[in-house]
Amino acid sequence: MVRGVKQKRSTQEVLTSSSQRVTIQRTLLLDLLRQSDAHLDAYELYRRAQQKHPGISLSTVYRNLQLFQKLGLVEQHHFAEEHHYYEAKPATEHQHLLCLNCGRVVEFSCPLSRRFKQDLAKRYHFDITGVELRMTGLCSSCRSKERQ
Amino acid sequence: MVRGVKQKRSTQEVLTSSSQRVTIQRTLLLDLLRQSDAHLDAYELYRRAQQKHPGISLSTVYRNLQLFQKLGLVEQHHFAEEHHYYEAKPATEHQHLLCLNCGRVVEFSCPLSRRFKQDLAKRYHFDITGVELRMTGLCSSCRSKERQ
DNA sequence: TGTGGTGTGCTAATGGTTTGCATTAGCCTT
DNA sequence: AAGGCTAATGCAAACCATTAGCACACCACA
Repeated sequence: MVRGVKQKRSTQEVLTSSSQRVTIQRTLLLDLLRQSDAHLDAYELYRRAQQKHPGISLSTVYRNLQLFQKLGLVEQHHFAEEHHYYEAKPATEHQHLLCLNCGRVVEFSCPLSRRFKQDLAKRYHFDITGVELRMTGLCSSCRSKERQ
Repeated sequence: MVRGVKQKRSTQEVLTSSSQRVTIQRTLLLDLLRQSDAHLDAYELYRRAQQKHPGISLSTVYRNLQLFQKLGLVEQHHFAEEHHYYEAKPATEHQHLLCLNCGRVVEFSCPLSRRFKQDLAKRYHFDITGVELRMTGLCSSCRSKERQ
């Protein structure tokens, strides 16, 4: 399976079908987001994009992150205060467990969220499109450090 | 039940017991947060505080919101981008349902969160202290507006 | 009622994000 | 392939919520 090609095609498809122009910057940024298995903030994405396309501007990164969000291609998370982290929208819905000390993020699936959604949607007459479950605490290594 | 008096005493108790000085600003801010049934951002709290104590400064609001968080008296929420909302910590844990169009916030209880917590804590060796479940979508009135 | 040290108000700084504007480059038509 | 219409980009400046510095005020405790 040729991963890169498959992704690039899909990127173009999505952009084209949304009547968005396919620029090298957009393709690059979306590819970087998809290839990364970590959650990136705007600046880190900018740094990585610079390595392949030195002229790219931070504004372009921000503008396109916004666009990708609108198109439903990436999700924004609030792990740290005053900082947003972005992640290419994954096939399977998952949630985050965040260590408040070291910042480690664990992803876990939450199979009950669908039932929640249905119950809540009915009770409050909402059309629910997004679920964000964030749990915070201390990971085992930070906990043992604190004990010392 | 004399609500005001009961709250004021509790405010003083908490501040004193944490060896925090009881200033009129702190008392006022915490009372405003507790009396409000909505979620306030720093500026809205500042506006309300000014009506009772015109000299109060926005820095004081921010400083004390931080303090209240540390003491576990208020919780911070991320409803809108680039803006924090604060709420006096309620007795019963609850979660939020947010309309992306009009910003309406519905609170709901999530009785399953405890079981989640235990499962996850075990699986990932985390000590989980906070749970934030946020669902987003469109409320019924915004949905019917969109249809028109 | 004084005294020490924390809290406050004012102002300026910070820093992530957005905006304005001139230039560049996709996309569509010819 | 060439041209024209716009949207997208890069740069620099602006924004704006939040934080920090500092002099003065006032809370707690003797």
